[in-house]
Amino acid sequence: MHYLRESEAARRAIAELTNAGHTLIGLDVETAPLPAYRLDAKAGLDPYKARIRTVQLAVGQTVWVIDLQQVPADLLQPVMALPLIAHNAVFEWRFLHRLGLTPAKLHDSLLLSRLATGQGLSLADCAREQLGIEIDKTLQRSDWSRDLSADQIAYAALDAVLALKLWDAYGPAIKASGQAAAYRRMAQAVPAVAGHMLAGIPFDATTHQAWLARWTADRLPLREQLEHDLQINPDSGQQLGAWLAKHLTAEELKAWPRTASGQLKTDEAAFDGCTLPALAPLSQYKRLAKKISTYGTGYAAHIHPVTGRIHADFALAGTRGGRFRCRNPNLQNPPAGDFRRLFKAPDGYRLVVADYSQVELRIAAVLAEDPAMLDAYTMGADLHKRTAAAVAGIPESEVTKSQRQLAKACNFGLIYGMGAAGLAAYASSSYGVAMPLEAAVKARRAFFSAYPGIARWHARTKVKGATDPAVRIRGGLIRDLGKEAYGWKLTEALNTPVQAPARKSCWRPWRGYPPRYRDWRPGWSITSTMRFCSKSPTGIPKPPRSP
DNA sequence: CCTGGCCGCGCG
DNA sequence: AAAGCGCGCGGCCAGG
Repeated sequence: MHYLRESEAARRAIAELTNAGHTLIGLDVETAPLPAYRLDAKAGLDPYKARIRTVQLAVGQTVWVIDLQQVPADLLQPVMALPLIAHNAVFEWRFLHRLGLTPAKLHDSLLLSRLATGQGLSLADCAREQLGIEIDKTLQRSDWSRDLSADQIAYAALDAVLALKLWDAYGPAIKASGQAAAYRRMAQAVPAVAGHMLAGIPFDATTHQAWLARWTADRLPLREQLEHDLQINPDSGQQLGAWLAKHLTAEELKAWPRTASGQLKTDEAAFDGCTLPALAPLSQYKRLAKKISTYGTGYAAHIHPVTGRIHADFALAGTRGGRFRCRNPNLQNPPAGDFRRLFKAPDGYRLVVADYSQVELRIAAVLAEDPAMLDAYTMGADLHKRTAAAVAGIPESEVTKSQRQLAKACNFGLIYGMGAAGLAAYASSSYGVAMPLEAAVKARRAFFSAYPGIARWHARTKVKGATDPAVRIRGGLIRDLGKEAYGWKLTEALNTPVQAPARKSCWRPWRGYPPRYRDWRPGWSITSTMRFCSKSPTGIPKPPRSP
């Protein structure tokens, strides 16, 4: 282990490393908060509030710990062309990029663990499980701004060695399971994801603040009225349930929907059709409360003090099914409509939204090889209308609007194994179409005789699941449903290979801010629910027209 | 005081 | 036998 705090020594070590022709080099960085953010406990994780203190490079058991407090970052430029591996490479990429360093070949042991075990593991967990090494992370949060102790330097060095070792620990299993191509695609996406996080989303904080003030003002009288009339906290499902139990008729109470744990349900659908006068203002209150907490104060708390933008955390294959995940905040579910106008491109630029129409249904059609569905898509027909005609037993020309709505419920639900009762409930709650159970049973039968390929696909999936709980997603990713809390379930076995490879909206990056970002040209950057996938949409029919 | 489960609800 | 799936978040509430 070599601690390098002098430029000439660092230059020599880097020259030696560059010329040695190593096939892979372990990489890790330690960061120190900028002076203004000394008191911010999480500043060290934020590339706008902290910068790199040390860079660790590992080859075999040899590690160089380069102290960037003394050594100019530019000396590392040649290293950026070498093949590197880090644990959670998105982190390293962002901090390096802020210093003008952009790794060209960066592998990620977090992604390796994600593919090998089904979930992304911390470096400590990987080290324990794969290498039998117990590591102590207490120094991670120590003060990296001052002179470094021998312990700190040793700690820093170890992580780079571990990331490197994990390549050999996980690599063979990933190859053997046929996930090598999936890994490569994910690793290639690291710069796009990291750049996207660094860039953030421009957000109109001023307008947002004004809206929030109005929502809050609107909520106040509603809340006071409800507290007075109902004598309960309207935010409490428990208290609401108790109130309902007292005020419903015996008959209503018997039929009232309940939650998994037996509580009376208090969602919008449960209120539907009930005439208690308090329920209307209650619904209105709940809608406002959701807007204020999640999309009001919640979003406001994520506006970055340095950039004025929202920098969320994205994770490749962060979900169990392999979808892209976003949190703090989740930018994949801002309310549709006006709220989205708060995401605003700078003057002279535009935000571009691209969407693949009915992508999941198209993938299901391909996987199921359903002739009627494939035919509808090849011909550019309206699939929902076609389903509506089949379910109602009428010609397409006579399909009404509400029949088409119902058909959407059939297409989106029945594909994934929804039952008749589910269909009836789904039709009314999601599409506002009332449906008795017998009608749902008939609709379900009609659906499967119109799309026999879907029926065969369900049967096939059931048979396969009996002996093999692993679901293979086109493109390589494997999801083992046997590892899920409830084990293998048909509905998930049907959903995963369809949902996982479907990718959605992409937002084009813009120039100008933050400074380093203007040099970054990834092509598309992704905000919405992108899922990990093959070179898709191979073999998937094109949508009839762009929206 | 924090953690985790449950619920309801926003999106695809 | 019957079954839509996938998320994250905020509030409440119970347990420590």
